[in-house]
Amino acid sequence: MHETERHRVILSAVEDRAVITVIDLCNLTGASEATIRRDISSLDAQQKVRRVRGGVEALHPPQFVGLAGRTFAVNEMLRIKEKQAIARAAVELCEDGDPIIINGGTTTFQMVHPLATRRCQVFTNSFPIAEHLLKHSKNTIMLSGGAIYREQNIILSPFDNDVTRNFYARRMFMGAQGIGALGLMEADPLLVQSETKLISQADELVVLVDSTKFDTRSSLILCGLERISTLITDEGISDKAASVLDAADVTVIVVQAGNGQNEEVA
Amino acid sequence: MHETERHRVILSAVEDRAVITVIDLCNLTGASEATIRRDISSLDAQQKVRRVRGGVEALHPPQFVGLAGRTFAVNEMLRIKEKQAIARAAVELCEDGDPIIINGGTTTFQMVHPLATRRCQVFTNSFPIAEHLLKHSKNTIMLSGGAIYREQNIILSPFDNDVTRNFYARRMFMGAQGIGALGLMEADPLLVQSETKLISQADELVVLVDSTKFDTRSSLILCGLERISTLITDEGISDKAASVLDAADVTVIVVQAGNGQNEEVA
DNA sequence: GGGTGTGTGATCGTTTTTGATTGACTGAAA
DNA sequence: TTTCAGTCAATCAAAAACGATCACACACCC
Repeated sequence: MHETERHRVILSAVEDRAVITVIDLCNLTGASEATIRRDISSLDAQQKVRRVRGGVEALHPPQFVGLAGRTFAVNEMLRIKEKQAIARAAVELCEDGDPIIINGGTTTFQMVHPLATRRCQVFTNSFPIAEHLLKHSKNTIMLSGGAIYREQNIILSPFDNDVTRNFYARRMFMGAQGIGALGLMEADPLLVQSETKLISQADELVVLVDSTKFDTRSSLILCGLERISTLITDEGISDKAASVLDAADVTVIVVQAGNGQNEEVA
Repeated sequence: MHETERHRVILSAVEDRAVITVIDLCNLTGASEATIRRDISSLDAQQKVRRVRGGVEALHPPQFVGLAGRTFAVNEMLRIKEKQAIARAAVELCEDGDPIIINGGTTTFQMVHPLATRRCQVFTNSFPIAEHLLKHSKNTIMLSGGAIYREQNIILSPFDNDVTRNFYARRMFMGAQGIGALGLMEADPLLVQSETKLISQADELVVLVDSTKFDTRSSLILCGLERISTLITDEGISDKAASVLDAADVTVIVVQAGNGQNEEVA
């Protein structure tokens, strides 16, 4: 990744969260600490960000992110390293021009940073994802219509015949509350409704879950494992979970939270 | 591939993606690195792109659009006082709980500030309006689905059977490029398409136009004056324009830019 | 045909950027 | 206080990108 490209990603990331560490930026860009530090020095000299110990800080931190972002923001900080690494691997599956669906969620939200330098056709039901991509990228953005649910941070229409049905993508990316032999699980009926609408609109279903999700059970089954084409997770995945996924013919990509190297399993 | 052809490809590529590397351009055009570098030098000298190490950068990278929808044309920020007074009068027509439609535009955008303390059901096709209300108010927000058009700052679906058709409001608020005896006029076909979809979804049509719009002619007629229920404008309105509106049975509200007092005419 | 000019690709030396290493510094805990 | 982990700046070698140069190919004109 080149200097200009890195600078864009850094600005994108620091806009999203008021502060971000050097290490996080290394994971995000795949560059070394030294390079990131040099980038930070440069951006700081340009008055684009403020340098702080450990990383960078936004020059103008977002004033107040209403109650809309609160639950999102708290969720976002958990296992952020893993989520970023997983999201980065997800974006690496995409090529410029690809039509993709990104379902709302904290893991999928991390895709916006590596997407900053891409030019895909992104369909999403997430207002924050659309907002960020609109401001920090040149991707084509399509939004599902409907009411904005502040708590879940998604847009959902009660009607079936909306624009959602007319967008067909190569891949759909989504997170989940939990995953097990029974399939993908969610806790919120609203999310299930939203995801069910989208899930049939793509060739491949790519699921982004950190390894803790394999231990999580939830009440609502969204779809079976056989619907999943690819699953991206971190090293914490157990052999047992891996074998279950393998039996269901799911391609599993295991990312290492520390560096950018991934390991693919049949 | 010839020089001019390559230049076109390079400009197209760099417009799509904010940055692109020399190597990428080599693959794209089939030319050698040396040739691409020469092309870049030439385009940079022509101020068509900015040269950066490793490749090229678009001259105008995706702006960091602030909350106020900074991509609105600069000249639209003129007459801001009048627009604010007009928008304030428009919001005064609304009561908590009212379902309303706010069409995208620089005048209607000014409604977001007085709406901050309201709790209406707002349907809009404007991303900046939705963004601001989501963050700074407790209104219920519904969004039309479709692609986000960056230049016009609206969301528009090419399909007719989207969520738009299922929302029916008491009032629809909209601006216009110009207004005359023939009716409301717009310059952008995309806006016409978007507004036409919404215009039939409300009981009353409320038009927000500062008085300069009465002198403006434009190419596309959106609807006749008889469709307008209420028009809000500033003191600059001429007697002639007022009589035309009166003849079409339009309720005219004249606001004073300086203070909050309005004057209503039959 | 030969001469001319432009555009192109390859090569080579130079400059810039990058990643790893080292040692110094900071802040917190033992 | 010492210890320790994290952060940072400086340094250096490798890699990448660059600019200059030269040779070849092609079109054009005489």
